[in-house]
Amino acid sequence: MNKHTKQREAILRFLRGTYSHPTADQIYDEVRKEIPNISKGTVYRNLKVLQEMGLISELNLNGTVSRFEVKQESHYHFRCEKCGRVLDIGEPVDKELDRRVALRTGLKIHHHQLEFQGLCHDCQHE
Amino acid sequence: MNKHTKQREAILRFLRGTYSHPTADQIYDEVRKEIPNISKGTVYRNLKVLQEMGLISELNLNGTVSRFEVKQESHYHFRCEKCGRVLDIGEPVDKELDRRVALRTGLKIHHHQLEFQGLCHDCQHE
DNA sequence: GTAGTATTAGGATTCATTACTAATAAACAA
DNA sequence: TTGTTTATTAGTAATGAATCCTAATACTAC
Repeated sequence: MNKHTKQREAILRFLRGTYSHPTADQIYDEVRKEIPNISKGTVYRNLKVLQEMGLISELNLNGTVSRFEVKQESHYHFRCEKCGRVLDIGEPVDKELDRRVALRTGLKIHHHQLEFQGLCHDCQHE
Repeated sequence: MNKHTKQREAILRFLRGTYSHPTADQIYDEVRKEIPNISKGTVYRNLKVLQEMGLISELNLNGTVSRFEVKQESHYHFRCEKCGRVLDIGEPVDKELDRRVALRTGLKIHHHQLEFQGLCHDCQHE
């Protein structure tokens, strides 16, 4: 059974209050303001536990370290090639695409992930 | 200027002869059959150089180590959740999607990557 | 051939992530 | 409240992919 600890709670609370898709390190830095002696291992372990609980999900975008967000409906992401910022994209997920490719290839397709790349609003104007 | 070395040539030749999307380690193991004392650093460096030359491209699929393939037109990939196998998918890349999302969001979209996940032919039947 | 320079092998280093362990703190029952 | 059980923690060691470093080597052009 899972126990309720202030470390786990602080990590989840931080994720629920941000849209920034932080890395484990960024979460560590943030939560340390509240619990100064929390260890990085604790952050990693709790990120794993929270995933298993279905409360958050891990994001592995092209060649970058893992990022985390609160669990949402399936959606696409955008990553700025200049500043690295990650944004959620509202475009609806194309489930039909999975069916079409499955039919054409004979593969069993469970889902797909899509990542847009380009320049965010800030990085376009400079 | 780039020099022509048997190490670089062997790496490129192997990639040109496979559809397996190998990792750096797999490339290392393979090329070592031909050049037993090649070092892993040499493999990594040449993979980088070959990318800069535009001959190969790096593949970073969800939370796995880098894989490599000969440069092709933009296309989608499939990764088997059971055996890890990676396949190219013939489905045409939807450039219109980039335009639509750019228009809707104001982001500058250069391209997108898409990865299907599921079970390959072999892993469906067991 | 000689000179100039990119490349190599091999080992050291980095960095994200995981594993390990003794100490601690939830949870729960007596 | 106290004791017991067990998940969790802090801190540190270990792993593994990828990069960096350096003296020795091998391309390439002249």
